[in-house]
Amino acid sequence: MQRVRVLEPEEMLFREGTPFQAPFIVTSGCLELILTMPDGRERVVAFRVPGEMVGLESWNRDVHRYSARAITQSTLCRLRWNKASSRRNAALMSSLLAKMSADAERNGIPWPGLPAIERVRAFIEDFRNRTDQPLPMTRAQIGSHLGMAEETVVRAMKTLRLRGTGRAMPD
Amino acid sequence: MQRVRVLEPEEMLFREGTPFQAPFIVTSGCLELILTMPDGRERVVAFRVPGEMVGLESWNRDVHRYSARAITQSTLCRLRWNKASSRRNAALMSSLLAKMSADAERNGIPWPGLPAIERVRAFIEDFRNRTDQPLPMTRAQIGSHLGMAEETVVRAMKTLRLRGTGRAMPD
DNA sequence: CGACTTTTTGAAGTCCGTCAACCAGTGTGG
DNA sequence: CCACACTGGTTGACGGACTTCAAAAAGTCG
Repeated sequence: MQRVRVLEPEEMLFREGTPFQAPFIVTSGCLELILTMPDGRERVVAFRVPGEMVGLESWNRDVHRYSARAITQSTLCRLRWNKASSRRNAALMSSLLAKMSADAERNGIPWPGLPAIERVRAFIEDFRNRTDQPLPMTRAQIGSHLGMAEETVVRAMKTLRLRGTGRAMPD
Repeated sequence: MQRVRVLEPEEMLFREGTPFQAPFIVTSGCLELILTMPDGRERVVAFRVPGEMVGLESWNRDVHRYSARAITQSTLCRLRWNKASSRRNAALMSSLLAKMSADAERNGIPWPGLPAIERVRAFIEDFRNRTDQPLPMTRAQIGSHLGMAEETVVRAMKTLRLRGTGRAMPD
């Protein structure tokens, strides 16, 4: 198993349900984490940009909870950590805990029940804080992630653009 | 600082922004975690029942991210863990990681975008799986947690009750 | 019994999802 | 080069789900 992976757009890193081995860290590009719902439809759980982990969500499971797919061409580095080795490395565990709770914190921001436009605004702001690449995902993917229709994302971004106080909007 | 705390209904365990010291474990009753939004309104982030942790969300922070308040009379046990001691205890960290990801997994279920009735059903089912006490929180609190109006919760529960295939509904 | 909170119901308006169409950009084959 | 297909973005129209507002009913506690 090579340490470094290069993925072309659309290419899968791993699929939901396959055995979990080790997490990856993104060094370039952007990936999406995808969950298949009971009814067969897919939801985008999260996006990952350089400096962030992929696969950590399944750390204490046998199999991956999500699928991971590249949106743009991406490079990743497979970490050597596994459950056995890390059980003796408290510093590592501490770092994992920090990463995971940061992730949980982020997902807590765009609350359901807030107006769509607020959720879109929060999403864009968050993404900008994490990376300076222009939004690489489609409106449909944003919609899937935020739990709203693609058209609603488009309309929200339009009014945000019109409201814009001079700062340029993404893409 | 006593190890065991008994809280009356409405009583606060700690407030958002106060220094984090150690997590608690609930041994009886039920608590709510509350986040104050930028606009001043409050949202119920989560409920905690016996066997679950309170405060763990702020593990790697200086101050509490949420407030915690008792809904019914509750007893809690303060854990002796702190960041310094645990950095040398990988087994503990591993367990914390597991707790935290289980929590993240639960919060991932009632996706925004699903119809209100489905979210209410999922919430009730989840709560039943965690404890056998009848729903101790008000409809308004459920609504705040799920991001919908109190009235919507009431109506959803009514239709669920009518649909009921014989099994009794909560409360 | 009142004062209070919580639950429930009704009515009206709004936000958003769905459907449908069109546009712009890109790639492909003749 | 152009017709064509295809993907992603955008816009409009419409209906339904949900929020909001208002008020009554039901439970709680002094």
